[in-house]
Order: sequence, then structure tokens, then C-alpha cells
Amino acid sequence: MPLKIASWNINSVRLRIDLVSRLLDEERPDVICLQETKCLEGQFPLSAFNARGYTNAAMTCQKGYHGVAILSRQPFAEIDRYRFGGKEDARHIAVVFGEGPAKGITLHNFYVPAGGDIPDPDLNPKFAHKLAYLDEMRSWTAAKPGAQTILVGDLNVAPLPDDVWSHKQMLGVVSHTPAETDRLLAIQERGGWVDAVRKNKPEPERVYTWWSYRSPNWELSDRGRRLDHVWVTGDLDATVGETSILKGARSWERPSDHVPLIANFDL
DNA sequence: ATGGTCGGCTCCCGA
Repeated sequence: MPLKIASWNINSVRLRIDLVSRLLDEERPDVICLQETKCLEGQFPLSAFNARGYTNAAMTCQKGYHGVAILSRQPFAEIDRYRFGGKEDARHIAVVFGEGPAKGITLHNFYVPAGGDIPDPDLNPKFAHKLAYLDEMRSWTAAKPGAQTILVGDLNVAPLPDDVWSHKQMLGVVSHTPAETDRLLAIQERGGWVDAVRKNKPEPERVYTWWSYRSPNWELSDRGRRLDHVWVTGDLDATVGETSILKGARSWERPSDHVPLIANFDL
């Protein structure tokens, strides 16, 4: 049975609901995971999702910042929220699917802290928070090894040398420092997670999901980073099909700085 | 540890 999941850091779901609708109409995923929704639950534009058959919603929200949501055409049997890193930030939501092809599968949607600009936990509390968050993710995945589990989201770390435009020049830049990449790879290893995107786009292919707003010539300079991820537990490895990164969405009107990821499964 | 541009709790802060 096919299952198609989309993940997108939308950077305000209210502002960009028409872009989300376009993605849903063009790609028709079964499930969409959003990060940085940036609104309270009562402000979430549910009607655009309901009109397209995404009548099941699980979200964790806070005013103005962060926020993650899972919208699905298939019902949920369970909804869970975890709070890592010693803050009450809205950065994680998980569901277990009830009926349908994904029945029994757990889906986690994460928005890992960006970490500020200075890659030193002693000088920058935001970077310390990010490292603490990643450390807690590792403890969490080691304590509770997943089965039949998919993890998606904006992990705000580009773990591999070919996940950035210049490994050498990025080693001191938050998102690609050894402190972060070591931690992300440790989470992967401890949890037995498989990087679904790299499974069919292996290194040394350069793969990016984010291009900064600060570069007016983002497409020409192509200084991207692979900050968004789809991971699966080892028992789902064989079910992973095509994954795609919809770079075209970065050129849509008033775009997010992240583009959607699509992952197909054959369950 | 350049500066650049976005979003929202908007003349600032987080990304």
C-alpha cells in the first residue's frame, strides 16, 4: 500500500496557506507535516485542509513562534507531544495512525532550535539550548528504540559534508559545526534511524532543502543547506521509495526559505 | 562572529 508524506517548514502557515494549498493540490500527499506554523491553534487555517480531505489535525502551538502540525487524510489513533531542551517550546508532535495503509505507524514531526549565530554554548544560550535539545533527543531515542516509526522535520542541522555548499567554510557556522553534526549522527546511530532522503540521493550528490532569504541571488549562488529530514526505523527501510525535494517551491511568490520534502513508502 | 532578508508578540527579536 502506498503512503506519501510531505514535510515543510512553512514559516507562518497563515501567511502562506495558499502555497500549502498549491502543494496539496499538486502532490496530493496522504499526510503533511508543517513546522514554524507561528500561530495559535484557534488561528490555524484548518478550512483549507478540510476542503482537501485533510480532516485529521494534530498540532502544538505557541503565539508567534515555532509550532508544528500534522494534517492527514487518515485518522490518528494517538497523539503525543514531547518537550525537550528545558523549555516549553512547541517543537514536537507525534501521531500513531489508526485506519488506512499507515495503520500502526508512528510519525514524529520535529522543529529543532535554530541555535542563534554564535557557535559557542558559553557565549550563546540559544546554541546551548540547541545542543541540550539534541542531547535529549539522543537519550529519548536510545531509551525507546522505535519500531514502525517515521521521523520528519526541520532538524536545523546539515549533518554530512555534501549537505552544505562548502563543508570547509561551514564548519564554524551554526547548523554544520561538529558539535551539532556529531550529535545528529549519534541520534541516528542510537535510534537505528535510516536517512530516507540520502538512501536514494547518496553522497557526494549535494542536497539542500533551505536557501537563506538573505541572498538575493539564492538560486545562482546556490549556497543551500540540508536542514530538513525524513528518517525511518530500520524495520521500515525496505518500504522507502522515491523521495523528492521540491526546489521549485523556493521560487513561488512570497516563498518560505525552506522547500517541501516528499517521501513515498510502499507499506 | 562579514552582511544580507524575512516573520511576528514589529522601530525589536528570532530565524
